[in-house]
Amino acid sequence: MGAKGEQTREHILATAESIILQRGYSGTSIEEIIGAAGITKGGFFYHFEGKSDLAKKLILRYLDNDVAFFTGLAERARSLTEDPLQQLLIFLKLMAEAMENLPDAHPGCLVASFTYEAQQFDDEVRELNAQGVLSWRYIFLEHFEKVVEKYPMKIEKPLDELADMLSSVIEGGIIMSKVLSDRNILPNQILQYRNYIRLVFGDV
Amino acid sequence: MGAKGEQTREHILATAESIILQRGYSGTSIEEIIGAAGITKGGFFYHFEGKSDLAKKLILRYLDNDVAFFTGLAERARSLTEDPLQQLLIFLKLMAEAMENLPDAHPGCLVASFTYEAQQFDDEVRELNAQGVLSWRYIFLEHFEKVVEKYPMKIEKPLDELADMLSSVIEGGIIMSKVLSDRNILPNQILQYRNYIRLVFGDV
DNA sequence: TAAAAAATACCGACTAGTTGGTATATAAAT
DNA sequence: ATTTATATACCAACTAGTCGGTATTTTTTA
Repeated sequence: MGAKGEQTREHILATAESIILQRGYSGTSIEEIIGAAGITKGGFFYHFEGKSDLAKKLILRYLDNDVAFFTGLAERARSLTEDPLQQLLIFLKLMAEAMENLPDAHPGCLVASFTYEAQQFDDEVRELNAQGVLSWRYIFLEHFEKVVEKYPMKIEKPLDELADMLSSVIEGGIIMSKVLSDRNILPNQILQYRNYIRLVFGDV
Repeated sequence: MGAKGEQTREHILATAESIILQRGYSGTSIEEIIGAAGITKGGFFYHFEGKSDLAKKLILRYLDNDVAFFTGLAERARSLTEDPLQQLLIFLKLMAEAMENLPDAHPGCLVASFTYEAQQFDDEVRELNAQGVLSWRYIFLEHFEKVVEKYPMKIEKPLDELADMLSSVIEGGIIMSKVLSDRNILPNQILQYRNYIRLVFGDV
């Protein structure tokens, strides 16, 4: 497989994701995707076995990018301080800033999109979706486990619930931002979560 | 209009909502809805002008039920104590319990579902969706405004962001619960939010 | 109060257009 | 010259919506 084909495939995936986040998976026809991507049906079916193969490759690509984004922020935070709590707070601040500096309002989360059409997908895609959410939990959990070694919690709370809350706030914040067409809501919600973390670990 | 027709219409709406929350709006055909509801095409088009009319009546019904649910909890909380902070904390506890006592995991939020297919709907439905989210903000904001009169905030934070955070946590918690098929996540997330409120208003 | 009229509630076959997918031809690259 | 990549033409299944007609209830009238 040459570089040309790989480029076309990536272009189709990016185009499809953007449309699907606005119209939903079932509401997006292959015709629409190829029209926007500037290719034809033959081209599409050369690169993808079918629509459900597209779905699978879309979610794989999305989760890869997402994990890369989170781990990138985490590395940056680790480079700035040695204190685990400060690392976590910087991590959250960087995330809020990244969401604030997006060219437009957040386009949406493919995991959430697929979840609200779950029955359209085969078990494999649904499983990938679940794995994605779990990977977020573990990425965030890692931070918390380092923090509690040094800082006692003001009110004892299960760490996985704290970790999941970041996913919740992000998913919910994206929806709020989209519904109200207000790009500030998502970054503000992340900063509210950051404030909660400060209070929980006594960084007042 | 007799009671018979009204009953059929409500039956169609309830059936349609349940299917749409699993398959999405575009992914749900009228054929599927009438099949599950036990009526025919003619019957459907007697009660609804078309699919987009169904969408409009679905979201109106959903928001009505939602506001009724929230105000019901708020009244119950007010009947139990006079203290505004305790009212808010009881309100949140009741909400977590209600989510915990659902027969199954939360079926999903129609506002979120429609948001991730926003371009399928006309301006009217999108506007209704936005109005719904704003009505949540104002319902929750009312509580906070009473609380701050009596309790100083530990860290000064805009009240509307605190109010929106409840919507965020609920929307995000629903998604997390659905993706992981774990009915406990949503109520736990609401209780985490409740904990944040306690810390913000110094109820440690 | 019983027949007549009218409004309400529902049915199922039909249509015009769309959908995902296939078959086959053609161009580019190695 | 063969693999890789893209284009065109087509199909069978499905979709939202229409239409003529029927059963049932409610209202009016004699």
